[in-house]
Amino acid sequence: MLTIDPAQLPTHFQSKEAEEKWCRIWDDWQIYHYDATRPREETFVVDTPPPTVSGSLHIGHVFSYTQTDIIVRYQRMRGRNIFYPMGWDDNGLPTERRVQNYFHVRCDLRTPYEPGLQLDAASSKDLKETPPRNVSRQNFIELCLQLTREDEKAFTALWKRLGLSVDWRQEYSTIDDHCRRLAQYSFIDLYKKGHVYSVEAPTMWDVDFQTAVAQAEVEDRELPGMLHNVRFGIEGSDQHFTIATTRPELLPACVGVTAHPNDERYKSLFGKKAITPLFFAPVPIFPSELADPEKGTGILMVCTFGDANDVVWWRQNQLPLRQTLGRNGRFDQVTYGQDGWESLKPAAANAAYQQLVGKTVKTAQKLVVEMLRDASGAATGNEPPLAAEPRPIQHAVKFFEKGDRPLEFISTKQWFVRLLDKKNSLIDAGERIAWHPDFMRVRYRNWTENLQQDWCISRQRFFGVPFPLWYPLDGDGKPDFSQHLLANIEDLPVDPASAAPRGYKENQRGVPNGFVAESDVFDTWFTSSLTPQICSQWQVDEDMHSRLFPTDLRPQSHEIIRTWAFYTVVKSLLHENNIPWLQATISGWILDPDRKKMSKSKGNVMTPMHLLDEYGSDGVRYWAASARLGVDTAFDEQVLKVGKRLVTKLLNAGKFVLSQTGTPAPISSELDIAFMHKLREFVARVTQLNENFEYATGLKEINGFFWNNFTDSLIELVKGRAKDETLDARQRGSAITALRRGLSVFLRLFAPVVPYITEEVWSWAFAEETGIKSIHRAPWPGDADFTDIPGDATSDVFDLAVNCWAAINKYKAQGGVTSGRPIEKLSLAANSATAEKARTAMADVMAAARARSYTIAKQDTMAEGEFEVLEATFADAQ
RNA sequence: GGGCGAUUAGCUCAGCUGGUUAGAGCGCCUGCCUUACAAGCAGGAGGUCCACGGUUCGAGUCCGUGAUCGCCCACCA
Repeated sequence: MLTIDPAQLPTHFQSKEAEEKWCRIWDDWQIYHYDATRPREETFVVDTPPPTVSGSLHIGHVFSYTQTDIIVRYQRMRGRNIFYPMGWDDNGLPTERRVQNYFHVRCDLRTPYEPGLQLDAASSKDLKETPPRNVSRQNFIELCLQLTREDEKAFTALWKRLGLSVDWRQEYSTIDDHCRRLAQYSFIDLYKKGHVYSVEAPTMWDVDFQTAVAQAEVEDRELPGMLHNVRFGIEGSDQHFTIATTRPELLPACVGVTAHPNDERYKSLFGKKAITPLFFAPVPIFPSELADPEKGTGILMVCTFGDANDVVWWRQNQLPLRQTLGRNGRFDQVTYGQDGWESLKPAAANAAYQQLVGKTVKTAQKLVVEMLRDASGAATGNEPPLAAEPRPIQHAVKFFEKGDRPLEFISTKQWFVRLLDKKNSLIDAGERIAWHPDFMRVRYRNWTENLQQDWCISRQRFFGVPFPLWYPLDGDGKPDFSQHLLANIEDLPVDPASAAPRGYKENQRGVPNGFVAESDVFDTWFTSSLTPQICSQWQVDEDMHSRLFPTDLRPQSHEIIRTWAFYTVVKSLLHENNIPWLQATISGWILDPDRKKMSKSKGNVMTPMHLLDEYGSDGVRYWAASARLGVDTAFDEQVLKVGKRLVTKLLNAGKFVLSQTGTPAPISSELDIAFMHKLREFVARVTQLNENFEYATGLKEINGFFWNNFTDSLIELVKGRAKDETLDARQRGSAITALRRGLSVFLRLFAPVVPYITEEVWSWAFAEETGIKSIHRAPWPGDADFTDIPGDATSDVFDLAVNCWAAINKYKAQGGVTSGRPIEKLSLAANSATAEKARTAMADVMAAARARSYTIAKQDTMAEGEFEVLEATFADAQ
């Protein structure tokens, strides 16, 4: 047996040094490596979320990734072969912007690729005084990799220090060749299966980023607006009616007017034509169930396009497209009087419209309102079309979640994945996944049930994964968008901007009867929804894929159930007719102490570094482990303190137990036996909690049991016996074994949460004794730790001993006597059954209480298990 | 307007299928340098479980209604 000399050990755990040391050793020992030779049943696969590589990690990342790591470490100790990869999401707008600024470049599809291009960070002088350098998309991607690699190093260092037990050989980034290849393969596969289509259609459009956005990227913002009542004329009459609108600037794009079919006020108008003010366009008045008589004036104008309802009306009534708003959010040149732009007074209409050309929505609105104040714009009669002063209202407006101006519906050519016909199978797939906590499945289901649009996967950005696609040009050099020249799978990843489709030469690019590249890139979710396929080497190594897919666990946060989780289910269903993971664990958010979500815009985010320095990784992990899955938790530094104290306690308990020099013997004392049975039962309960992902409850219980029953009770009660050289070797040896066995069990119970201190203490003796050099490869405690424990599993002698000792402590405390003061004579009382049961442990209790002699009066009126001190004669303190 | 979650001690949170007197940690109060640990030990105070109804022998727990907070969705004239 190995014993340690406590004098050789520091009084406090030097967490920073220990973290550095163990990180290095764990790497050397390769204890987190996945073993590809072991069978699927023994494997536990994690579909790790790839964090966005821009800026720095914050405390919320630490929180959720630690929770996953605790689950993983538990599974590893249960003997599972862990596949735990790490990815980096460096695909998308944040990276694009950073690369542009950092290197002072712009991605330009016409610029030829420069092999081996290396650029340095731009100086601030360059940024101000010189125009950005144009680089090809290939080069842009290389620069992106170059820049993000630096960040990834910093992220990796933090993850390692935090103790994430990731297999760092399984690393990927969403812009690397492998991911781009798979994303493009995914598109081709979906294309061949008929799940994607392209169409020219009104799409939600961000006028600043100048790209289409998907439903999932849209958020509502409550904004003040103005409600305008505007008089419209009626064709062939001098009557008018008044519509209400918040978007008068879209008046030139008005193509119809509608009201509810049962609305008596307007029934007579249906079938007639309305005349718009200012532009004098005759437009049909039709009934629609979608019109709400309670809102505004009950009758409204239909424009191309003010909102999603306009799109519906436009389609249903086959109205003309009057696209006044350009892709840049400014009014385009149009001419009234031409086909599709009918006007009773084209000259007046054009004069009015001319004022709007090139203006933004905001400016145009002011101008239109001014024009509406003038009676000359009236469609009929001679009152100003503006029927009343605009009224301020609050209303929700759709925004791109990263955008600054409201979304517009603009008709553009986009690619979609057809989803609306697959709602039922998508809902069904969600039901086959075990969600933790379970109510998160409802969020998935609600989103899927309420899906309104197919998935728009094309983005009009330069940087991202390009569509592996070209279009042929006709004899006039015009692209035929109905013909799709797909890349060959062997050629992936491909950049159609720099490579030619098979059967064509590069010099046919852009010339008649040649080809033109699709310039769009994929929505970033199109790539990240493939993480299970990316990690499992789908389409690269089918044997590996079959061993790793579906994954066992998908950890993520709840706000991206509708995006990442949903789209991942979509991909797995459409590609492999399977669910992507068996279980999903949804972590909550970290809220600031005022219970507000931490976010960059609020400026209340916390970075983890100083916390790691102050409380150690173990302390920070303890805090993260204290929160249950799915529960938003207010940040509380107190819990970090508790974690740090646990680390110290483990250090000291380890020191004490492992420095006892007595020779271990089989556990034979009744107190020790009873403790071991209690511990065995406890381990079974905690194991069950961990199986259900209830690690937080488990930790709380482990902590309580360790503190109350082990350090404050067992150690104190057997301490005297363990040190007493005059005792029978069996009794003393039993104490030594109980202490060491208990310590070993607790170290392993704590190991998933506090990997550093447990490894440290484990290394002092148990590593060599067991031949298991890292605790993180040691078996999770279980019946095997107790097979040699004899005796009665139902004995409560341990609890009785604790009660008795507590009664003595209480007596001392109430008498104002220090608990360490020796007692010469102690007179106790208990009922006879209790006294008899506790008999075998009384020597230990008296040693702990420092009582030299005792008597116990049988009082059968007392409750079972209780002790009372009748009298104590204190010895003179020495 | 619909859905999901939350509301328990000063603070952060547990309380599973209803069952003695509602728990933990932190904080607070009182003792104590006691031979692993003062980053500790012993003892203690502190709660109309959001409100009102209901079911039940019994409700923090189940059912209604309402309030407050958070998130998701819908509405956007």
